[in-house]
Amino acid sequence: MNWSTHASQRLDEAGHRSGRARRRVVELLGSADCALTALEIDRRIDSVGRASVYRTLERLEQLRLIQRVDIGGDSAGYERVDASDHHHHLVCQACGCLSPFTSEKLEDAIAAVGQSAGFALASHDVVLRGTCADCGDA
Amino acid sequence: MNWSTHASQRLDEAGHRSGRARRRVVELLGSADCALTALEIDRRIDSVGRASVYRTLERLEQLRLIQRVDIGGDSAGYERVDASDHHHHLVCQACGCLSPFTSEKLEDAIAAVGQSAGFALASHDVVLRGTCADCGDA
DNA sequence: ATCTGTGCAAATAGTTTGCATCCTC
DNA sequence: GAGGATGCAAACTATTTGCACAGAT
Repeated sequence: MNWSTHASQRLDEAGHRSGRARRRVVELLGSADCALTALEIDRRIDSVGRASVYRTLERLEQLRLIQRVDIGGDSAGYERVDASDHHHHLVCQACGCLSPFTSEKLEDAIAAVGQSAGFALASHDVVLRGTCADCGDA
Repeated sequence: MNWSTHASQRLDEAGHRSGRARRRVVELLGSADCALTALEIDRRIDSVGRASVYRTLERLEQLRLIQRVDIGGDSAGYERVDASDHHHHLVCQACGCLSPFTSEKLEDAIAAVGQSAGFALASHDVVLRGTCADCGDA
């Protein structure tokens, strides 16, 4: 089952109803390559109020169907969560592109930090900034 | 030499002048334990306009005397940079406290990711969220 | 029929800008 | 004395809230 269907189902289970705004936002996030900001989502969808976009994102985040990604700008990105697809982001400062990566070594290091600090870790964000391969060899 | 003096000196060298707002902001950042938001700084300083706080932070950041820390909320934190003190942050979701940590393993893992992705890394942020030792054993 | 979701518009919060004035150099 | 620094107020951007109404169950 794809993410959109899954998300819609979970929203139903949580007692939410399905209106136009919710359908369009879920559909868009389900087909997105990477994180989208609330405003990008709003721009790409006609006849849906901006407030509804934010409210839908809020519900999706509460159910952990999407997650916020802070890439350091003034607005936050949102992307769908696949339990089996934990990853972080590389941000190219030249072209603004976002690419996901995973690293077991990095996850291990993070777990070790939490343990030695006595923190019960719930989540973590890692954002690497630099120049991507395409922009680097100009 | 302490950070405040150093920062003030570098601002001078960069051709900036020293007014009340700049003095107070630099002084506060120099004595801060960890990151402060622009609004916290503004609140703690009387008779200094908010705009001047932002402008001072902007200049300090450009000279790499302070750095932005995105802890995931709606506003960003700023803290002084000591070249010899690279660290990241643990955020307690219960009490909101911020504690710094360092991990060589983590830095290594990050460097490895950048290399294998063909990214020339310029900077990176790591934020771990969870429950701190104090809040955990309630 | 009921009660949630939606859209609009207004309200907020954080940050930036315009401009007259102050003050450093 | 000149030009940058500052403070105030207004502008802006992202996000949230109030409210009437449409629409899902």
